Amino acid sequence: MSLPEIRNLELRQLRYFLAVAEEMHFGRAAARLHMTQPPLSQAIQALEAILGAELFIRNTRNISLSSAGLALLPEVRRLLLQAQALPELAQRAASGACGHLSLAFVSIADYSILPPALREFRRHHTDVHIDLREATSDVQLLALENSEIDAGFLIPPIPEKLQGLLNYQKVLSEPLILAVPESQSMGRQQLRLMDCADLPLILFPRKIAPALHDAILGCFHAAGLTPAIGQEAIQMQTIVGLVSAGMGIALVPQSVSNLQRPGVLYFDLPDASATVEIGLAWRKDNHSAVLAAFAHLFNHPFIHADSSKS
Amino acid sequence: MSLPEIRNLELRQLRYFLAVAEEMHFGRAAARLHMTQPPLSQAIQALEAILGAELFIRNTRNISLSSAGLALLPEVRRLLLQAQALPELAQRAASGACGHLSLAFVSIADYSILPPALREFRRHHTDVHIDLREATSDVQLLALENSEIDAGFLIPPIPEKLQGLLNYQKVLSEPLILAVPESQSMGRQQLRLMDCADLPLILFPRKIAPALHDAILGCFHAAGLTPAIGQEAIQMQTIVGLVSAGMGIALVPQSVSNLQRPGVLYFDLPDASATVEIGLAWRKDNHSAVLAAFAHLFNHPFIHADSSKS
DNA sequence: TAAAAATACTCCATAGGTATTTTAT
DNA sequence: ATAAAATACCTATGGAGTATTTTTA
Repeated sequence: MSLPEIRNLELRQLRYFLAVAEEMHFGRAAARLHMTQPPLSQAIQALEAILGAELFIRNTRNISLSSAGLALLPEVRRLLLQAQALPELAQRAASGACGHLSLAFVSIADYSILPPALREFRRHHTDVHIDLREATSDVQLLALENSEIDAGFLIPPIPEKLQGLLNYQKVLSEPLILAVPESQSMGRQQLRLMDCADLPLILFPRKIAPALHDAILGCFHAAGLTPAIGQEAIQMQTIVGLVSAGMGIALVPQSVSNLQRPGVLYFDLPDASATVEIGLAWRKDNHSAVLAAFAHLFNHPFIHADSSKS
Repeated sequence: MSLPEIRNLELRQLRYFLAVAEEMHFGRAAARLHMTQPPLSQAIQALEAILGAELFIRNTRNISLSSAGLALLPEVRRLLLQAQALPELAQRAASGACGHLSLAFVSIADYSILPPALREFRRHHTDVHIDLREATSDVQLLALENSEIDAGFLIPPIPEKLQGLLNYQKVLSEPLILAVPESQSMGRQQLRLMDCADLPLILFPRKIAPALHDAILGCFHAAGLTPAIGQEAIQMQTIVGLVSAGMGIALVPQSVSNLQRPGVLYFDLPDASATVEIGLAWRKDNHSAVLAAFAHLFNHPFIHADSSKS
């Protein structure tokens, strides 16, 4: 702890070395560095002591690079360039311009909010790697609890016990519309629930999406109807497919009507006001800038009816 | 030149960042760095100012990496490792343990000094890339003058006008021996010059190796003989080949007798004391550590008669 | 309220400046 | 004789220490 204390290498010394190596002259290098020659000489001497090798062959008239200096020059150049690149990298990462986002979504979102949201996000965050997976709301909540995903598009509600852990932002609320097999539509322009209450109702399983399940049944009860429960299915593709096959009717979010399928007709339900809500959920303790930027999209609506079309 | 002076990034700050990121605790990181916590906090703040981004999410209970910190961490690790490797690289380069050597040699050297010299050199300088080329002495001198090679094994003399530019170190002095076609040896155990002075003498061209040329003719003149000049040839292979073909006799360096060739017999010349010298020449202003290490070999002889065999 | 980071200040080590000497051409 | 680097010495910035305050879990 006394004298031959070996000091640490610093970038300042490497910058000085580079300047001298490029100018091949201590005086000119010092001028370029906005300093005087003596401290530059001392700094190079200190650097040589740290490295354990002479960097320059000096003879008061001119200097030249030693073998060590020659070998170090490209390394030092690389090092300084990399160091110089750090601020930009930091700023890009901080702004969410680069990084990683792990995102889950319910199948309904795939027909409405997901495509335009991703398109909009990619406009300003081209270097973000997005990891997408489809999952039901309950699976997403579990994944959020375990920090396996950054965020999820899901159907509320958020269970009481997770309210403290998660942020939730409503993204979209869609009316439910009626999907009927063409064979059952009887060529009508309008169709009300009671007109087809005798057909089986194709539903989401209650345990997967209780809110949606209850909302759908609520429509019928409000109209004084008790539908016959038919097939259950999880994915929109499957439900519409079953309707198309004449297996029954379904109440689906409006945006699903973008999925034109032969044999299926869609009807608005002017009397019923049931809607399905989709929102984005993420952990409060997830400070990812990419996530913040993504969630921020939904504070300021950016989606016009047109842009949600495929 | 007043206040918002933006300071430069330093490795010290990156070392601090790494320590805090690994300990996830300013106090423990400070202890690991053998310093106290407040200056560490300040240094990290300064680093964040330079980078233009927060590195840690602080809340007095615990800290976590921000997006920028997460993105920078691997970069900073790499940078510090590379910086740490510089001293060793410098020392290896300074000692000539790594680097590059461009070396020329006359064909005679290929039968004597070159193979054991390279073998010995490679024992301690495994990472040196050696660039070898065969060339006559005069071509080597030109190449040295133009700094096209680092060093050359050549036959002296060094021209007067290059004495100031080049260093020369004698490496080897070999007696000349007589090479005679088997058909002309008449089964003798000994053979003197006069016994075959009537056969044509195969010689190096004088302009290529004047010293060797003159030494060979000197042997004959000393014995009162005037040989008939036959074919001229530059390479040892060719000269011995011509002897083997019965085209004449030749005086060759002793080590060439390692090149056993059917139809050629070698005889010592006890009466003649002519020798050929080979030495290493290099520019005085070439400060390559690899070159210095190579030339240094020949200050302390390392070659035993045995090791020069093939 | 207690643990941890931030702030306020103080001090000294060292980066950088000025003056001069040394050295090789 | 001169150009250029090294050396000697001085100054002052800022890196690190001590004491204290702020913050939030």
